[in-house]
Amino acid sequence: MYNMSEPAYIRIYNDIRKKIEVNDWHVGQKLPSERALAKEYQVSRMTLRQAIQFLVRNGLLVRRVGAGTFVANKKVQEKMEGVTGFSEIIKAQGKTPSFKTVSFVEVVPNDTEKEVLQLKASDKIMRIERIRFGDEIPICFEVAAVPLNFIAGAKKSEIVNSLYSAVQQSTGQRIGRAEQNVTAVLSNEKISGYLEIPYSSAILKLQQVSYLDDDQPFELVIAQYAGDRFEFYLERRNTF
Amino acid sequence: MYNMSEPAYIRIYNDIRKKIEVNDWHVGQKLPSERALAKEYQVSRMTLRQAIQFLVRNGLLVRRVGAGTFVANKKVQEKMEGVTGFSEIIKAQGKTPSFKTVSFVEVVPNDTEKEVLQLKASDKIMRIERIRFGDEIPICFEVAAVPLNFIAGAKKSEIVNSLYSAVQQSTGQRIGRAEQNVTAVLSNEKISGYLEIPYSSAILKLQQVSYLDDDQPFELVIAQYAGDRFEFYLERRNTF
DNA sequence: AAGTGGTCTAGACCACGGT
DNA sequence: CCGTGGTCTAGACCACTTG
Repeated sequence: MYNMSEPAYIRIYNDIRKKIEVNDWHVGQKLPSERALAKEYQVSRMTLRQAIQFLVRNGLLVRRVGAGTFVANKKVQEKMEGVTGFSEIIKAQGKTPSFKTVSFVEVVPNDTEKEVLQLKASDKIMRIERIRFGDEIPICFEVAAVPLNFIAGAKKSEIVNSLYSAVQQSTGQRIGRAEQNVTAVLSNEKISGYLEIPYSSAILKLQQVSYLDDDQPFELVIAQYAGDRFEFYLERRNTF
Repeated sequence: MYNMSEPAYIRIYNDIRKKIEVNDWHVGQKLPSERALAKEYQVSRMTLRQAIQFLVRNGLLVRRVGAGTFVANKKVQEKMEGVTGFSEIIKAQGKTPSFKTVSFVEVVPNDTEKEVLQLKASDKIMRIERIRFGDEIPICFEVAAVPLNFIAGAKKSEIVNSLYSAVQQSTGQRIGRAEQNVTAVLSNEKISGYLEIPYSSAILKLQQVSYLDDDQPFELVIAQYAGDRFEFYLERRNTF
């Protein structure tokens, strides 16, 4: 019999993840065998394997047939996020990420925001503009738009520091997926000013729409990166 | 007992994939239940589910608890490739993709190529330069480098039309993964000429390194896209 | 109420890796 | 050789959706 509220494999996934995070199991270390872990967690081997599968897919573990399961390099873990987040990339370069909030206002959405976030005429959004830095050097200017109903009851500090947590708390839903478009443009005066670069510099422009589990869009972010200070890293893997 | 040469779930995966591709099962159609399919394919339900899992993860199918499994929109399928390929994006815009090979020569690798492809001083590569078009409009200039040993015995036409097939045939290995870096730069004279755009236009620059299953890098591609004629589309999904 | 996908069990045989 | 992960079975109960 299994726990109704939370599947066993998620419980085990989180437990192992934590063990790796706190360096209880260090990089390269061999884990106990699947049969041993199954016994330890009091589940069948198939269930245990399901937890391991997710950890492998997320790059936390690597398996070698006949040899065993091992804790992966943390590098691999960071690669696996699809598009790595800003903080992770900056940290991976040995720099310190930070940001400055330029504005934080409740406004009526513009046309793009209205369309992408599927809003009615009467809906309002919170629009947040910020500059992101790596070691104090401006790297990116970004504008985020979030309909107010997704962040009802959240404090400004919560929204600014961890929008996703705030939305999850406010809606009781998990974040499902995000769509991203990337293109290149030239900087205008406003962006050049914020990023301290010449006019008509190369800008990497990223538009991201995030969705909850039930496919409601809850956030639109348009971010503009100084082309000579930033690059995205992605990894594609085979299906099998 | 299962087939040693190819796991049952891969066989089923490919079979269902084909059924969808040839519109045997059309978009939105409900599939037979897992129990019925398991019976049909003469496997246990757990094995059948493994095939379905992969199809769902790749965006070919969607599952709804209590309701059934359905053929997903093809849009979703294309989205899921991580970074969608050039041809797919162009086709999705209702345009016709084409390309022109600018050069196809056997040369000594430059420093970047030597490092990324892990080559010795004596190794040679095939370097292929091409321009890609959408409806006859130049969109991208790309330079691909492939060490000769990965395409031994392949004809030029095979290499140009389907490098991956040629490499798989020549090495007997599958393509494992690809790393990609994306950034923004300004166009130089050469690129501006090829893409028929002004000097110092915004360029989306993509560097991709592809690896075989055993982690040998076999291809380096540097592609430069006209920023106002192209954008990348990606999708991130939750782990669970 | 019936059917669906989600989870789980307690076994089993296989091919592969290291000793 | 023995232990490992990879695959597979034939059941089971659960929560959810739909008629």
